Amino acid sequence: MTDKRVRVRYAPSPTGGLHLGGVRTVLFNYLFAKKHGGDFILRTEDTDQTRFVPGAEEYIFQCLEWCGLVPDESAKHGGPFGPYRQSERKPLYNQYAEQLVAAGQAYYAFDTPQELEAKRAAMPNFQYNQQSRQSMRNSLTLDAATVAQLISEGHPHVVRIKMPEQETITFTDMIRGEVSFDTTQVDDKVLLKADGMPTYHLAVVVDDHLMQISHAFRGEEWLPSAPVHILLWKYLFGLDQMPQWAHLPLILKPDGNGKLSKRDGDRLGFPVFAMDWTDPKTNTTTIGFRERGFLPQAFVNVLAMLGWNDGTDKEIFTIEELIASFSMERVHKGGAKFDFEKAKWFNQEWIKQTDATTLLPEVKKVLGDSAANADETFIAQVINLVKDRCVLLNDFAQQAGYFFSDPTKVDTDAIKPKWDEKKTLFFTELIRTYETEQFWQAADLEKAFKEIAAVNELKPGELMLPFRIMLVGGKFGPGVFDIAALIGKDATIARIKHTLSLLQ
RNA sequence: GCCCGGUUCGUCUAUCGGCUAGGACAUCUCCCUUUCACGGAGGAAAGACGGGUUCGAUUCCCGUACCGGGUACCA
Repeated sequence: MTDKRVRVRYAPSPTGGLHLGGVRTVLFNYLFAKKHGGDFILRTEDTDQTRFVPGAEEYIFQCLEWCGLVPDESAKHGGPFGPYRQSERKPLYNQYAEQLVAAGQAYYAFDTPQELEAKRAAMPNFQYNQQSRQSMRNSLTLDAATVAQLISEGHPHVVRIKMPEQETITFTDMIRGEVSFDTTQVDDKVLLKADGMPTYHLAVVVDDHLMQISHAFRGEEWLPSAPVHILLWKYLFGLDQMPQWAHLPLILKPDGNGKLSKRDGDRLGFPVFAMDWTDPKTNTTTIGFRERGFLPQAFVNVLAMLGWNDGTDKEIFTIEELIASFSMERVHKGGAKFDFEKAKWFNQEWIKQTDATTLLPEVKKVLGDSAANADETFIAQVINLVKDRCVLLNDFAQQAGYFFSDPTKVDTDAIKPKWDEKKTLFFTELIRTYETEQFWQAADLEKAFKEIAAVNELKPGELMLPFRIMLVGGKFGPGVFDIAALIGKDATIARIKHTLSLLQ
């Protein structure tokens, strides 16, 4: 077991947007695999054909690529253990189900979904278990001849696991330690559906075995069905072959309680999916972290710190650092409420510590047409000047936009109340002086500005805000003279003139 | 209902029996900044409850409460 090659898998069902909890599961898988020089596999769990959503699988691949968590093996990347889509593995599962039936560890059940539904309606707590199976239509209650006939006539049927009586199933979870279940409490889960597809329960065990998975990580919501999987391992491949389990804590909604859902994000105004997801049925788009302006490094960083830490105060981690210090032993047991404010802080830190040339392509996207043809060294200078005041990449639109085109709105209301003729004269004189400036350096511009103010007996402080408004349009941005220096003589003078005319 | 899991500041968390319970986000105050930020200094803020075990429990055990997850021919 210990000398087995580390192979882990993430097994999503492609039914919609990729939830941040899913990405965190991917992350922990990925970190664990890379830490131990193993393989990270993505297996598509598309056994429910009624929930097939076109494009959802490709979308998952794109999300992982954006996050930098690319699988070593998958339906897209190939690998020696394919196919990696369970729908394409359909013929594999039947033999295992038959094996279980032959061994008396599973049985055929002929009850239709409608019958079961009716049963549940009549008896809300109905469970198909070792008690109730005695009164249902299955190969345990029907005689062999009838069963053989029903099957040969093609009557739809499922295969259910036969939970043993009074057995305690115990296993060691890497996060929770020893966990036990009493088999009398767990029901006879369907293993093979009437359409011949396996349910998750059968598929996860068979595929984990066939793909030689060494460690199986999944969300805590799977803990209650673990005994079914343990039993299947015992029956089919032997407990000594079973991967080590780790059930990850859930990510909870920030207010109240419960699992974080897409709806919570909509309601509270933050993304839940990694990237924009457009539902092909309704054609509605749900915003993703990427489109909201997150750097993938920051997104991954946020997720890593939800339920894990390295034991120190360190919070900002690169993926390499995460790989180096990650360990399952330090993953929490309890769920964590998602805090979007803290998530934004991570992004801000990442923007601050990322250099301008790396940021450049993303910033260009945010700026759009206005910066499309701008010189890249110039854009980089702008980025360096303003990046400390950006929390999300989209903030560059406001913080950097005015370097590339004149402000669309000039907030003259902010300066009008204290405006007077003396100030008009000051700026007229400033224009004249600036027109003669040779070198156009921030320090020189400031010096000239203050000299003229002194001559006119005005306090520079009263003039800086108006000057800022003229250049950027509002009360924000880096030092005014830095801005003037960067946008150049022509734009500076033009913007002063323009605002002066607005104030007439 | 039953089964399983969880429980440290508002939030994420540190603590592997010795705690004046530490850090971060958010919040408040001040400084820096003649803008908005960034940055700096400081403040307020926590061990669900009850029993044990122990010289000593946030830490170990049991119970209670609360929260969550599961209870589908969905994953």
